[in-house]
Amino acid sequence: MTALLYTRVASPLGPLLVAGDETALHVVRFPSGRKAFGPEPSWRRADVPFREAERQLEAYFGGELRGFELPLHLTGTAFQKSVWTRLATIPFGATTTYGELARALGSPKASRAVGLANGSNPLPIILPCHRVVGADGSLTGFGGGLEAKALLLAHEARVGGCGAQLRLI
Amino acid sequence: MTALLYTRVASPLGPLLVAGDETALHVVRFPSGRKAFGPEPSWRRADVPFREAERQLEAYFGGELRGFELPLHLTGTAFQKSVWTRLATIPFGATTTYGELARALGSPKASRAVGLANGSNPLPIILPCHRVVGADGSLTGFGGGLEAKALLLAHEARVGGCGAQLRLI
DNA sequence: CACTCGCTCGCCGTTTTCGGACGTGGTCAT
DNA sequence: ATGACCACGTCCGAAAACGGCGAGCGAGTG
Repeated sequence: MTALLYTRVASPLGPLLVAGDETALHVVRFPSGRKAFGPEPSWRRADVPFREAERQLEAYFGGELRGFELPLHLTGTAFQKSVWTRLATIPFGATTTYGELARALGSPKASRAVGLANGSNPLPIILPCHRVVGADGSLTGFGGGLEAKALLLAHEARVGGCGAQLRLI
Repeated sequence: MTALLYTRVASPLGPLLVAGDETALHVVRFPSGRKAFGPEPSWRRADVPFREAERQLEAYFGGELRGFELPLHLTGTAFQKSVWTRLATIPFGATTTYGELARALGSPKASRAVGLANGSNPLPIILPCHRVVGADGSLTGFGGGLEAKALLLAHEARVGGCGAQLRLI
């Protein structure tokens, strides 16, 4: 495994860590949250490969972009990948629940496992794990901290989805 | 081989048996442990030749001495001698592992043999075989009993090494 | 009565931990 | 020579613990 490249991107949530190689994005990390924020020791700084990712992230936070289009690289188990790719289908401004996601994946009772997979989402924001909430509408958890999740949801609610604003409860 | 001389030296671990000839130390034995403690039948009691050894042992247990300087006589195979002499390079208060020792000797997979050689160390305490522990930090064994090994390590930890306190795990 | 709140419990993939089975190199006893 | 010891270390598989859940139940309230 060749060493990854990384850069930092300013955001309302603080400076994000964005990493990947020349062909695809691998990782996005938050300054807040329980997981380590810093880059892995083997990573090297390089800003150029991430120009497009940075542009889209800034557009997203600016309220002009509602869906990312970037080459992504996912490493994980089959189940994790199925959850992560499914995340991309949740529309901007909408939310769904862990149980709903589990049902959509064909394992109706795997809601808890979905939460676990969600927690190890390597590409938050871009793969919108923040749009998944508890069946009762509670936020329940987020790798970058609950307030970050609330901010993202508030931002999307403010900017407004393209109509289908299905808000549970 | 002319008959050896021996004496006894008081210590926190009980009276040690110290043996050798007029020129060098050959053996140190514990009151505890599985091996016979007493002197060999052919040995003769003699305190005078061991004055210096006794002084250094008492200084060691008093916390004033961190490295022995005594003429030693080693009898064993080439591999055993290489292990035993290598023991002397482990700093006071530090520990290493059997595998590490094996690697240092150029036989990376001989960790088990190192343990065997360690077990037949004729000069415990002076050649600090007690500073060798398992890769996972477990004490694993000691000729004079595990509690003796623990006491020695605790003593050195308390007195404190000269900084480089490399504690594994 | 509803209705809510709090608790318990089953669920499922992942992660961690634990224990046992080797491979291994030198020594000793046959 | 040959083979059985070991003061080890590594790997692999099973088992248990751990969550970013959700449904069901019972006890309190207006």
